[in-house]
Amino acid sequence: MANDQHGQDDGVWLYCSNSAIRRAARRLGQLYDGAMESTGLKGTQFSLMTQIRRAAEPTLKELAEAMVMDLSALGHTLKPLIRDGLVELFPDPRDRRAKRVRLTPEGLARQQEMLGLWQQAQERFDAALGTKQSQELRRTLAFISSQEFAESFRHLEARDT
Amino acid sequence: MANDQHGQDDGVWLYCSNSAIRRAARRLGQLYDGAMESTGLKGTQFSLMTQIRRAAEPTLKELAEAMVMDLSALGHTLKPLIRDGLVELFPDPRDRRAKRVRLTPEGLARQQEMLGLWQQAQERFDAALGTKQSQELRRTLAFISSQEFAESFRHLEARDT
DNA sequence: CATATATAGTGGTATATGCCACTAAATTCA
DNA sequence: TGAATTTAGTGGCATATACCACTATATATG
Repeated sequence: MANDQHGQDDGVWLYCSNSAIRRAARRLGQLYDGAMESTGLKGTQFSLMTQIRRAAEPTLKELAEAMVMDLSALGHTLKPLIRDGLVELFPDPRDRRAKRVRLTPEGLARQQEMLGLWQQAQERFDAALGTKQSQELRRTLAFISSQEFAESFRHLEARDT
Repeated sequence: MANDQHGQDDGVWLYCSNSAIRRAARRLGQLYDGAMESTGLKGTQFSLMTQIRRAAEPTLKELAEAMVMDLSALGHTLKPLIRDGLVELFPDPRDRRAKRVRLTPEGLARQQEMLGLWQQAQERFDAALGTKQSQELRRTLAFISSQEFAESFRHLEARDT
């Protein structure tokens, strides 16, 4: 309210989807991390472990794609989990370039333990935002995360000058 | 399609708002960073500089709150910009604990230079997602970023066991 | 088959972000 | 006023994330 004197920049503030999604992601990270605090793991680590479990021994490449994450970023992110014995890598027998990922028994136990906390956090999220809006949001975010969206965005590049 | 055998975890994958927003934020970061690549600065840095400009010499605390960012994280994030002479800190004359932030002349020039690239990126985003959905998304993200949302979420804590 | 090219991962470097412990300064309160 | 408390920032450490250069392996091609 006190800072409207720069109209040209308010446009960015209000309309920049990239800024907006980052702000919201920071907020949500704080809230979810708080909810999972007692487990000593972060929301991001829970997501990663959950996807590893879900994806049945994916290669690093496959996992990175599913997470919409750079392959090397994934490698770095996995290191603490490997160090702590929650996740392990093993070579793909058919392709010696590839490595596959799985939860260790302890990793699986921790993931299951976190599931309850996650569910509580998710219920609180839905309650705070409203179930309908929450569903709508996830649909939109899933589309933005898709390869299809990235291609649309990139193909618009040539004609927007 | 090939990975539905873990029904209990598909729930997390599909419904976890925290995972979903991070995936989308990573994707969007890639796309916006690509659009601003020629300036040598990232989308996050553009957002930060824009908010600094908009907020008329805020204290670090005020800026951190506006960015929904931890104060110390803000301090770290500002360092490259200060090092490169785009942003400067100066003491608040009334409160010697506080420091205020502003763009340097060069910082202002860079921010203005990036504005055009940002606008192109934002137009591509709106075109790829649809104007209506895009507006709706920003409204929702703004609410999630709000203090009010954080309080709602936290107040639900006591009763969700 | 031998070489050219494409693919999967790793390690380095840089930014992004958060928590904690600590310092300095302001404010409160006995 | 002087001690206790609160507030603003800093620095250290840890995770999150990206890009680049490099290695090893696989595939394609002449």
